Parts: sequence; C-alpha cells; structure tokens
Amino acid sequence: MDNVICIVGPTASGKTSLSISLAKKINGEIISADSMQIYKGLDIATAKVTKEEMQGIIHHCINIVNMDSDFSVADFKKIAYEKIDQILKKGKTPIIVGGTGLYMSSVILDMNFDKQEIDEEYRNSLYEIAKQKGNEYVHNLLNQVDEKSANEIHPNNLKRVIRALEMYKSNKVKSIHIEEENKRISNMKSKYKFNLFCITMDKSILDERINQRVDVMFKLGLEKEANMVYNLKNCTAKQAVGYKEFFEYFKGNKKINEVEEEIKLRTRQYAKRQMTWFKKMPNVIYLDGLEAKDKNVEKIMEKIYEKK
RNA sequence: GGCUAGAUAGCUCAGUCGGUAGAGCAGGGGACUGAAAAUCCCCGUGUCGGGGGUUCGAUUCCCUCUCUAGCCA
Repeated sequence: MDNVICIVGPTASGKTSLSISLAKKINGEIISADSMQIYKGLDIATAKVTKEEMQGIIHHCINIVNMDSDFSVADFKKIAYEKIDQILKKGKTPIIVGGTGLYMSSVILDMNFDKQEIDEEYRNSLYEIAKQKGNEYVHNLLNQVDEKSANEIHPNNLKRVIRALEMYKSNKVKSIHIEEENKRISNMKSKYKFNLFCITMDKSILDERINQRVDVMFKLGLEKEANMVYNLKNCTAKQAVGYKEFFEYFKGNKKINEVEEEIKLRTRQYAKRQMTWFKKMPNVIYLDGLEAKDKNVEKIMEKIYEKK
C-alpha cells in the first residue's frame, strides 16, 4: 500500500521546516492542511511558507482560493485526494502537513461528505429564529427530527445544531448517523497507508515560541494585512487569530500593545485546542519538537520503512 | 500630618443585615463531518491585609497597625 506521511502539531511547533527537510530527503511533495493558508493574501498571520523556505519543494493547497470565496473541509478533502494520487503517480511521496485537525482527519478517516449540502437560506432563517426564541428552541426543532444528533450536540452550540438541521432538511440525513457510519467503515477502506506524526513540546516552551513568532509578525507588517482584512466584506479570514484582535483597535477602542498581547493569548489558546484534537487521532507517533530536525526526519523514515 | 475610600481566587471585582464566600477573565480538561484559527461543554478552599476586642461564633461589627488610591493641609 502506498505510504502517505502526515505531520501535525500546534502552531509554532516547527511543522514547516521539518516537512521541507523530510521532503528533500525522501523526494516528497507537500500538501498543506491548513484552513487559512488556503487563501491568497493571508500571508503574515498564517505564517505561510515563503518561496525561499520552500527550497524548491512543491507545495499544494496553499493560495488556491480568493479571500472572498467559500471553502470547506469537503473541498479540501477532495483536492487533497487528487493531489495524493498525482504525487504518487509521479513516484513521489505525499506529505500532508498542517494544523487544522478537521482537515487532517477528513483525509485520514476518508470522511464522506456526500448528501450533505449547504442551505444558506435555511441556515440564516434558523439563526434568526434562534435570536428571537433562543438556542433551546432551535435545539428542540432538531430534537423533533433527529433525536440522536440532538442528544450529542449541546443546545448552546448553535452552529452545529443548525448544521445538523440543515443536513436533515437537504437530504433527510441525520448527522450523527453519518458520522458513526463513516467512522465504522473508514478504518478499513482507506486506499493508502497513512503514517501520522505529531510534533510536541513543553507548553511553556511553545508559548515562548508563539510570543516570538507574533513579534516577528508585527515587524513584517501584520497591522497592514489586518487592515486589509478589516475592510473586506464577510469572509472567513475575519475570524482568524491575528486579524480579529485588530478590529477594535481600528475603531479606536484599543491600544496596539493590547492587540499584540491578545493575539499572543489567543494563539496560545488555539495551540491548546489543536493538541486536544491531535491527541485523539488514531495511531499518532509523537516527535520531540526540540530534537534536531535531522533526527526527526530519520525517525520518520525509520517508521515508514519498518512498516513496509 | 488630617480626612475619605479601598485591601476577598493568578487578575478585575461582587457578596455575606454576624453562621468561614462567587462572577467575569486567565488557567486546566474535553467535544468536534460542508465557517474549524470557528463553535461549544465541564472544572472555583481562597491565612476574605496583620493583630486585638465584642460574641456561642467574625471575612462581615468595634479598635489598632500596615499598605494603596484620592482629597485637604
């Protein structure tokens, strides 16, 4: 079975440089699994790889859509699979690298997104209802058509409650059934051998690295990039860490050093959430992020060849 | 020096008409199938500034000391 290497890790753990070293060594190409690097123009806040850093290694799924476009896991998963096939056909090794847990899982678990359309209009009407009648009321609507999902989703998690209702309306599918069904079959059907590695390090050291990285972002002109995002109409980038913290500052309600501290804080919190996701992923092999890069590259190669 | 207001969780503060206390934020843990850097859930013992007094009982009332603001000299 064809090997695919997957590397996850919290922000600032060193995924980019490790993956490039690895790619050079094993003749690989990189597929980014990052929900924000997908977008063109979001460079500084996303710590996107630069041309120089790439060192000639081909990167996929970076800068593939405009900031005002809609993009979702389903799109990502589809493209990622196409890329995996293409890379393997060339006789090279695909290396999927990224910090978006859901994106990585969608590939590894081969999640199925058929029959789960989006209904923007219905979605918005449900938000309107929630605003007037409360979260519980909407949760109740879900409970009437899909009790199982309703039991799994907390009433306050409006976003997911509404998504479940949306799924039911479009194809009468129950979100939890789909999840369970897919979890059951995904493990056996996957076409590839996914080798999953997670970079870890002490939280206090990671926090320090995050602080340093944010300092660098400010020097590179983060404020300007944030201002550009601020002036856009509704788009995904507006919810990204590194931009949203500036908005109050642009309105004159916050000082710049407060913005900086908040970005550092929110990034630390994000890193924590990332780890929560990675920890539950199947067959994770942990790498020490403080170890020399070559050592980790070696470790990855050992694991892969031993499995063959 | 005098007056006034404070001193309670890591931080900002609430509260107890006297029966040893609770919110927000931070922090920790977790969930996650078409927005996911999003969204959501769970977790609160701390000499209630020090000392003394009154009381069966004081973080709460009284006295005193220390510190911090502000005002008056």
